[in-house]
Amino acid sequence: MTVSKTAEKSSEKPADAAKGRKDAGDVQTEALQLGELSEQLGYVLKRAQLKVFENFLRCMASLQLTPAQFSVLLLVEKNPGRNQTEIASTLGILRPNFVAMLDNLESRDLCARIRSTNDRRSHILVLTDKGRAVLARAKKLVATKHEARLNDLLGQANREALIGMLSKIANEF
Amino acid sequence: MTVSKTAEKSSEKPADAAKGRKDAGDVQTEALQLGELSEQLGYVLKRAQLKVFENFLRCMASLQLTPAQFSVLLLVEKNPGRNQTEIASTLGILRPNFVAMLDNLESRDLCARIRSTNDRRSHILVLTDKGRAVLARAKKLVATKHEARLNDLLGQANREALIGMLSKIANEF
DNA sequence: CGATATTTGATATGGTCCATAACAATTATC
DNA sequence: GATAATTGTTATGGACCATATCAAATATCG
Repeated sequence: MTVSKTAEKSSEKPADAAKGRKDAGDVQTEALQLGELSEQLGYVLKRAQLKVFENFLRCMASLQLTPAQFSVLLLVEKNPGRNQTEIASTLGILRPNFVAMLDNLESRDLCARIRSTNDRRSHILVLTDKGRAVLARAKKLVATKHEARLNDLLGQANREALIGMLSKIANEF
Repeated sequence: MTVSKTAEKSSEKPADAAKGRKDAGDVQTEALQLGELSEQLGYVLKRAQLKVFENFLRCMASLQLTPAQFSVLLLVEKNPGRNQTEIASTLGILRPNFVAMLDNLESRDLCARIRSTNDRRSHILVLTDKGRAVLARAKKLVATKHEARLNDLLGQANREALIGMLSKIANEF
């Protein structure tokens, strides 16, 4: 699988490598054959994921939100009153790695940690007003730019089918 | 998005967090609501990708091949006579990062670098006999364990549709 | 009650992967 | 033949992931 992130920055999209070769008219200088690779689920899954994240970042450039940060804001909004451990583990983030992430969001005044009165060990997470506003704008950008793009490419029905299959894999594989 | 790799190692699968809470019979202690997150393409794509890679690694445990290594062997087999730059860029691997990867495969006698006689700067990549043998076994494992699992889950037709859509995203998004 | 174990957020640390700059050797270009 | 470009490589830094460990707070249980 393998696919890095800036392969296209190097001015040649993957699978159109082999540009600068001694073109003494020899036919051998052609694009490589992907072969069975293009049927490998993992390979195409990873490539698609990178493309989608890349597009997401472009759509969110004005708000400076990464996919991970967006998911945190979404989850905190949907689940008020939960603590760091609960939010992090639901997203598959390990608690130690969640600390810096929250530090970032909190420093930008998008969310806040509140000491719980019931259990003074835990920090309840909430969105700030600014956090709610930014999230609302983020959702609109995702809907109008990101998801719309996917609908153009696959069609509404296929898009839903795709998400359904991916969910099934994520949950049952 | 976000999803780390060993979230399940911590004995609670994502989306079933919130186990150890003060269960004084209060209903509030429930699994979190994913909400719109479960409809986010990037989120579900990333989760599915992690699961697939994880399963791939388990299937390949006996051969100690990562998805990336498998893709390199596949591509070298399909495209004999190509150099490092061509193989790496086709896979979206940056040349500097490909060096250590090849060092590994070469140290295990799975492939070899050969100085090109035409262009003494470049290293032609070839599979060794052992490399071909290992790759053949790897393909069988992938087919009988990895892909078979996916067919059981989605069905043959859906599996092909899924790969088609992911390819489209990877290439045209 | 009080000793012990557990949980929570946090720090420190190491690994892996990704990305950029720079270099020597070789080849292309003009 | 001087200059530019390419190839493989090294060095380096960043992002992300994972583990161990800690203090504070809480839970558990004798």
